[in-house]
Amino acid sequence: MLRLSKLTDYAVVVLIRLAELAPSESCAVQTSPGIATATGVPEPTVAKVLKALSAADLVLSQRGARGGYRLNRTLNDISVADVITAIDGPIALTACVDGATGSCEVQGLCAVKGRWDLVNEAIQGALSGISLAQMRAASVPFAFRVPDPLPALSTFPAE
Amino acid sequence: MLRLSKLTDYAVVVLIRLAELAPSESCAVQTSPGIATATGVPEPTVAKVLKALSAADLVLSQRGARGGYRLNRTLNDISVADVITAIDGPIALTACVDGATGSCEVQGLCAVKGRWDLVNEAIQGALSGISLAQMRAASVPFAFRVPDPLPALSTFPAE
DNA sequence: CCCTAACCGGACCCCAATGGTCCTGTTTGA
DNA sequence: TCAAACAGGACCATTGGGGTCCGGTTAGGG
Repeated sequence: MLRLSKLTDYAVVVLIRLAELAPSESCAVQTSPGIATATGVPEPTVAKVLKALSAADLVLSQRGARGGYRLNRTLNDISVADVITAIDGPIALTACVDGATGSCEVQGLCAVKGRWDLVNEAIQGALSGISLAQMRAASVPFAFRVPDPLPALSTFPAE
Repeated sequence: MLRLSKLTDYAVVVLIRLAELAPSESCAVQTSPGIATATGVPEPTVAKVLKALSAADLVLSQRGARGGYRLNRTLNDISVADVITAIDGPIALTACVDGATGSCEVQGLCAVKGRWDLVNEAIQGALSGISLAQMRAASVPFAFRVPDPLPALSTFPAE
């Protein structure tokens, strides 16, 4: 089904959430328990997602008491490809690419040798062209949109 | 990893193989055992793939003795999206789309409501734009192309 | 007329990867 | 000094895909 991991879905939710109320001041870090209660995603899962996002430098972490997470870039500068790469690893459709030491030994017969590269690039391109800001905008009509102005989001790394 | 099923990979191999030596006359059907030995893919798997492709009308089947499969369209008219849809079902990245009766119950909080649609469409577009003919062309230089005319395999009763 | 080759459409099992949880550090503000 | 929160693991359960097999049906050939 060409499905992508549910964790990635959560990551998008978390990132958007992170942008939703980080507007005021950049120091307004959010804790993973807080995000968990806000989004309904179980806390350990949120923590796991945030760790991965932090490792990919999509979010910044503040350790210790009063710690938390905050976005490292605006939603405009985060593409879907970035998120997928952060959570699921590099975008590669086939096992033929990496672990080629599998069944493709019979490369004289296996005719797909590297053919999926074309497809991989196409998908990479398609995914890189969509930002989280676009995803947020493309959501439910706007009848559901939180009434807050949310322009202040970009006023982020004010520091 | 956004990976697509290995079956789809096999399907591409099988389809290209089907095109390799069906050129002469359209009646030159190939049997799944024959394709299996030619491609190195286990026979039951080839059969399974061909069944799915047949159900999707990508190939035509001829039952009975001297039966087999042959392409229903040229490789130019078969997109990667067609193959993926035939094997893995409709292209939809998230479980949120179909089985929405899952964890997304809290749609007031779950902020991704239908946002992946944008991504799905982008991927659909990217995949629809690549034909199997392109994939075949994009293969290894041609220095690796099997030198044999590969007709020998088709030596099944030339009838 | 029967037999065999091949497709058809299931059911079936095994395994790996994912989703999800938890526990033990380590950091840091109050 | 303590508590809150991140870091980085290890750890299980489950799902779905990969792969196999079997009975049934069709149709050409002896």
